[in-house]
Amino acid sequence: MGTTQLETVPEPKYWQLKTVLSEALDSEFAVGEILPNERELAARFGVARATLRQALEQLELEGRLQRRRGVGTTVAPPRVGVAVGTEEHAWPGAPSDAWQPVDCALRIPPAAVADALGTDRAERVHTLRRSRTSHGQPVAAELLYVPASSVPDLTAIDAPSGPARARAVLRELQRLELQGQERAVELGSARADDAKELDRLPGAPVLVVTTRFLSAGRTAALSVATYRADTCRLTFSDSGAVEIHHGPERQAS
Amino acid sequence: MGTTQLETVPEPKYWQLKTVLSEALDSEFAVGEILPNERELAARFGVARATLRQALEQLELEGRLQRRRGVGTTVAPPRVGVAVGTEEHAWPGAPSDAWQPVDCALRIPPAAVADALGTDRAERVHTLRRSRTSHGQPVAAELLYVPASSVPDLTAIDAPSGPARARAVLRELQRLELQGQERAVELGSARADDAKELDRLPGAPVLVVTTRFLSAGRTAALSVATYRADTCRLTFSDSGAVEIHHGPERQAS
DNA sequence: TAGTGGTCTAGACCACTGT
DNA sequence: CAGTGGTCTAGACCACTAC
Repeated sequence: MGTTQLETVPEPKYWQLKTVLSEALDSEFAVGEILPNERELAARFGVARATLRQALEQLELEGRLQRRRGVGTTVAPPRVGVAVGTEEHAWPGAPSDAWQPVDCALRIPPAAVADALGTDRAERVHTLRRSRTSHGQPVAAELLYVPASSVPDLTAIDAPSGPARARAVLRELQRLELQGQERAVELGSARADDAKELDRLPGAPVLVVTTRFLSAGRTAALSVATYRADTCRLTFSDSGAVEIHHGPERQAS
Repeated sequence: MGTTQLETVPEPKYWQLKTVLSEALDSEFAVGEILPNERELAARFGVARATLRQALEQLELEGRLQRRRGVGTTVAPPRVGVAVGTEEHAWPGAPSDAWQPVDCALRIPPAAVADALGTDRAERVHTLRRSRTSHGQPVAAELLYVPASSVPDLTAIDAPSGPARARAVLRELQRLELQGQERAVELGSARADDAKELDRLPGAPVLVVTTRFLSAGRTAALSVATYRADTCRLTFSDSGAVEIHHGPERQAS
């Protein structure tokens, strides 16, 4: 108690700005509505544009705003609940899985992936690209790594690459018996290729869902799925009906 | 194919910087080691400090760096795997749960919480604060909302607030039979109180885990747990042994 | 008190979108 | 093409930590 310093240390301007804007979004704007441009907003609040942008960045991170270069800043709809339970991240290729094959090739995976698969770091593995959409919007991009040993009967008759090859690999994978899964979620930033598929800029915040599929005591496949962190809420329940949102929402007219 | 524009559009400087720094972290630095300060790094790479900071921010977001005001920038250890399966987010108060009660009071919850609980928005509910640590470091702060109807036999004998009260509420909660849980994960930014508990600045990126506990067809309790996104990887498997990391790691001497 | 990261400014130019 | 958000600069000062 010897310290006499003020308890009301001044909050950063961008933090106050964020609060003010957040309240304005709740009360004065409808979902989809376009905000004034950054230069005007900055002038209106009497701050530098960089400071305003710091506030907007936070609001975008929280899923309240959506910004697009050349277009403007719009009020984002509430986050979409995306189910990532055992149903939707099922044994890849199962009829119930939510993914659409895009491409497939034999590639040398990142060292960390090779280690998780238990393969040699110089060994090529089947690398599938798949995508997932929700309400017509892309929500996730996946890289699925399948070591050759998991699909021993894959014939050369099938196409060497492309979606057809992807389907062939998935079909073969189905012949293995799935023992269990290990899943992890962490924050990441979108690599250039994922960003493109998710319609975001490189470096955009994403939720990375890593799933290890176990069969016969081995890692039969490894999935690294990249979800848009701004628009997605990952749900782990059966119904996916956790209805949490952050304030009043209205539809743009 | 009509477009003749260069495929090698210049990447942003901060993106290249991030790549360079990332590789340097893998090969030339040990975990815990202190990097040169921002002004020197900026000068060394020939960029403005703001640009360098943009690269550092990304690396911190990815859990590669840790920055602390007044101290410096250090190389972060690999992310800690934190289990958030049904064991660790068990029926609150069960012997197996990973949380430490901190405080408890009767408060009017946020409107969204009241809606999820099915209580009136003006009705006060038991609001417990709990914290979770891993390897001696705080990893998560939780707010647990328990409507009075879930703990009808709570006696006035117990302390009206504080950790003792929290334990009393949890004890009563145990008398209900847990039917199931619904869990969701999304990205958020730390509120001031959470930030303090997590030893971060307000606005720091966090993974928000919302759990709805169901009993007798109702929401018996709602947990909003805030995990440090920079240091945590949330695991959903039994063993929690998904060993993914991003490069060679050495210990600082 | 010296040194660190955090905030803020007032500009400039670039890349992209729509018309 | 005009208008938007994205990047970048070269400063300044502030809040915090450790000595």
